[in-house]
Amino acid sequence: MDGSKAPEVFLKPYDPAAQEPKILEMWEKSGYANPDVCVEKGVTKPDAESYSIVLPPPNVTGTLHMGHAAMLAVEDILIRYHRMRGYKTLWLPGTDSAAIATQSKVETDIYKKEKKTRHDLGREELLRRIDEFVEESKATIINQTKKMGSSLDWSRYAYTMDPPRYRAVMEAFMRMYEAGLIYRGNRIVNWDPKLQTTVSDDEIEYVEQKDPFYYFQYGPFVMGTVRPETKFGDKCVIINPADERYKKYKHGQKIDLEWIDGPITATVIHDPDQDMEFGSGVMTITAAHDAHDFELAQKYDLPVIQVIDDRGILLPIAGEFAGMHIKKARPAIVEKLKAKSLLVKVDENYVHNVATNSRGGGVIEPQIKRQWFIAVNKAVEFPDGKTMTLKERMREAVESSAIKIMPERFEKIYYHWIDNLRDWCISRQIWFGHRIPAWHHEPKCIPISGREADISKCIPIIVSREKPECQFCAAAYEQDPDTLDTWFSSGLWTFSTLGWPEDTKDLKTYHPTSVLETGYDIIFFWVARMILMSGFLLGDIPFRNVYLHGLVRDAKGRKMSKSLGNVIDPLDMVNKYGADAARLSLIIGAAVGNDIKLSEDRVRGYKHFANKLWNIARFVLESDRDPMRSDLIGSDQRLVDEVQNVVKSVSEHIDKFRLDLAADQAYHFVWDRFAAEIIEESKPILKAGGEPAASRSYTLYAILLTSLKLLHPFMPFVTEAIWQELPSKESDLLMVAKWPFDSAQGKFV
RNA sequence: GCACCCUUAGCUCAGUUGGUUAGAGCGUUCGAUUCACAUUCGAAAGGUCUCAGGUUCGAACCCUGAAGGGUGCACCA
Repeated sequence: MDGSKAPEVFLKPYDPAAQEPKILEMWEKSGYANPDVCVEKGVTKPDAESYSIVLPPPNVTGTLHMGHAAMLAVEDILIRYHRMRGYKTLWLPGTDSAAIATQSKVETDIYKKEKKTRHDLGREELLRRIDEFVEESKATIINQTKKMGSSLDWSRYAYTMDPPRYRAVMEAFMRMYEAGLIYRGNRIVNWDPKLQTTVSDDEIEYVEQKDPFYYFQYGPFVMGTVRPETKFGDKCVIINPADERYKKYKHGQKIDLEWIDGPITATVIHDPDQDMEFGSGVMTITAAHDAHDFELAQKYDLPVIQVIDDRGILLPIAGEFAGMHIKKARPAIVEKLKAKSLLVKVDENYVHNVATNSRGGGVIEPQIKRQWFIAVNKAVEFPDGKTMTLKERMREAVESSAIKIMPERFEKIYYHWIDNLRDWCISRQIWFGHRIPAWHHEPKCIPISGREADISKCIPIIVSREKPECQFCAAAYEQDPDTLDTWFSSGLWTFSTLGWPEDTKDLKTYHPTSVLETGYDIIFFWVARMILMSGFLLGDIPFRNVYLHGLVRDAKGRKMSKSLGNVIDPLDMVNKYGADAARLSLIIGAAVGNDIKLSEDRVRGYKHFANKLWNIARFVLESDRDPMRSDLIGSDQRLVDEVQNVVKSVSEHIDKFRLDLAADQAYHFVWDRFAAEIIEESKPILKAGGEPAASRSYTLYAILLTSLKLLHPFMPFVTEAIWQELPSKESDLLMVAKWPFDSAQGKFV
């Protein structure tokens, strides 16, 4: 008997605030989050299988919210479990530049303090200020991330705008351009007049809005519209050839009629897809400011006339209304048409969806613009030799089960999205971001003196990694002012963080990654784009499993928002109840893909559990025992077997990504079985002494050890804190202790 | 409009091949406590598993339909 008594620290309740910083420091010093260190120190075998997760990078200028905390908890559990299982385990951290969000934040701050706009500062100065801001604020999110107990390998930290990632983005653009996947086109795009930039289809959020629906006399027809201010250039009228009401009007027929600014000649177009049920069944075409109309204009080769400028101001075509903002112009135009007796009726309660920029921008105005696009329907050759379109590639990756999406129902949503996907507009008119490697020739050619100049040969635009020089004249090239959609660089994230385009050891070892864990709200933005990018650039999938977690809501199921005042700050919870409690509250009861309803009571409940474990340890360590003992009496052997079976079951739940069930089971075993029953029935046995007491005290110690390992992935701090107080242990840190069950082999270790 | 999901105790949710008496946490009520537990233990109350049909020896679970709630996508002149 070693007769040891429990260390004094156990005399007080578990105090996360005192323990957590010490534990964090020990973990950090150990370097075990870095798989190379684990191999060096003999914790992981050099030829071990690898397991990797790349952290979905939070906004570099943001702060940690509950969604992040849930994400960190899930990933850290998977990582710690696999590290203990002996995998070569990498969890790679990073932050995202969040182009539009960051730029608007800095612009707003500058305007508040200095009353200056980005145009007053100029591009270079604005970018300098943004970098400054990023430098200042990035420590916040990084420190908060660490406080959750995340065992990330910070030696591999990546930032979307750092030089290696910038280079990867340029390389990706060049390769896609050279393959003909990236092209420049003059097409209708989603224009945000507030942020002055284009926005991709996926960033659009439709908001229900009530607006008057006007019916106007248009020659012999009545046309309906919510947007009279766009109708100046409308000279084509669409009817369905099957529509009995308009049978006498032939396709191509010219009709003279009175319109907003006087007489015009309209052309009748027959289109079999025209909806006869909607409004009057008659529609005029506004090709420049409506995606559907633009398609029709292309189909029937109709003129496309811009009516509204980038700021929402009417152009000269609007006659007396030119120069007015569309908001003010609308009622004025309606008044004029009414005065001309062209207003037939108004439906005041028309409810429709208005496109807005979900990234905090304004109401979208479709505009025709020359932008860069990625062709999703063009067949190209992939690095693995297959020839197909990007759409087909994205579909195949999931259909072939190479990638598994959890919960499964999101696979259908994913396919549905692919089917409706149009070419992806990747250029943005903001300054902060990866600049497009395209170079524009100066507007005028400058002949080179003393040389026969053939300026007609000058190439107006060149796509190149380096700034090109004109072969034919002395004019310079200037870089395209646009930057890339932030999701372009995000799409490369699983491999740009591992050193691509270099053929690095990390890339070979850790790609494809094992799991991508993220919120279901960015499945299209991000998940699909990663599949697209690694498909084309590597000929491989970016990850094997997609684990989609739900949104964290308040106790009543409402979204957490500042305006509702129901935001629970994860750091508050960590300070009050400890990181372990915060983590458990986000895991237990949260099945894959389901929203998580969180209340402070839940967090408090799990703090009690941390304390429970603490006291179990105190009790077990206080009793005398023989650490070398190995032969147990029968009833005790059965207890050990029982724990083993719990370990097995918990392992299987984790393997199936049912972390909620795994955590719940471990929790109940430790509290209801170990503490409430096993320890209680041990008290008289220990008191009685003799052989049964010796066997039992060793048994309790063994169950404690296993319980600590079992709970470590879920509540790493308190388990590690107890581990540190153990009189003898197999490894200096619980973080790298051996997980007691090998589910691949199906046996206990 | 097309598709998907949800509806189980007062609240939040488990219940994954259809099988005794449907479970947990929180909350409520009552009791215990010289004990490893300031954060402990025991017990109780609380259910027409949304509704209506069907399959089955047997349904919370499978099928059909309905209602309510939610989500994605499209349309929106």
